[in-house]
Amino acid sequence: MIDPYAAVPRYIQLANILEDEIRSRRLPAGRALPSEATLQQRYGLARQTCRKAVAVLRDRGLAITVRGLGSFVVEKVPPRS
Amino acid sequence: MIDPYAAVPRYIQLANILEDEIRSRRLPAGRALPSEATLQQRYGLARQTCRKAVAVLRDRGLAITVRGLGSFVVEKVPPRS
DNA sequence: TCTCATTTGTTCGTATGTATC
DNA sequence: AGATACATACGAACAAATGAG
Repeated sequence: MIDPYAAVPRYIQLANILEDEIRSRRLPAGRALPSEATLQQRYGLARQTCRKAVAVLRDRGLAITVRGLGSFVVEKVPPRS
Repeated sequence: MIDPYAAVPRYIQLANILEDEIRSRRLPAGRALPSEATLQQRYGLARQTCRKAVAVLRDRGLAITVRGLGSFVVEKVPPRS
C-alpha cells in the first residue's frame, strides 16, 4: 500500500488511502477510523507518521478526533478540493 | 524577530532571543521553555534549527532538557560569558 | 471510588536526504 | 569542504482523557 520510495511522503500516501475509504463509504459517516496503533501495524509506519496522516484528514474536513476515543468520519463529507 | 538574511545563523539568533527572555526573568528559573514545536511555529523555523538553539542554551548553562517533558530554565543562571 | 486497558496529545532523541551558502 | 537549514521519518518517554468493570 505505502511505497517508502515514492516521492509522495508516507503520511500523504496514508491520508490519501483513508480519504479513498471515506469517499467510497467503506468508512461511512460516523464510523471510527482505525486507531493510531492499528494504522501503525497495518501499514508499517511510525505512530507520529500515522498521526500526521490523520491531521491531514482533519485539514481536509473529512474527520474529527476526540482525545481518549479516536477519530471519526464527519457526517457531511465535503467535495474534493 | 529572526532575520533569515542576517550573517548570524538563525539558531544563534533564536538562542540569543531566549537568553534575553531568561535574563530578563520573562522566563524565570524553573519555567519551561517553549516546546520545539512552539518555537517552530512562532519563529517559522525548522525543528532541528530550534533544537540547535536550545542546545546552545544548554552550552551556555541556561537550560536543561528532559526527554518527553521539555526544556527548563536552570535555577542558578550564570553570569554572561 | 478505584483500577486497568485503550486511545489520543505532547515532548525530546536520532537519522537520512536534499538544498543552499 | 564545511556549516546552515528544511522536510521527512522512526523511536522513546511522558501525559491526559475515555470507558469498562
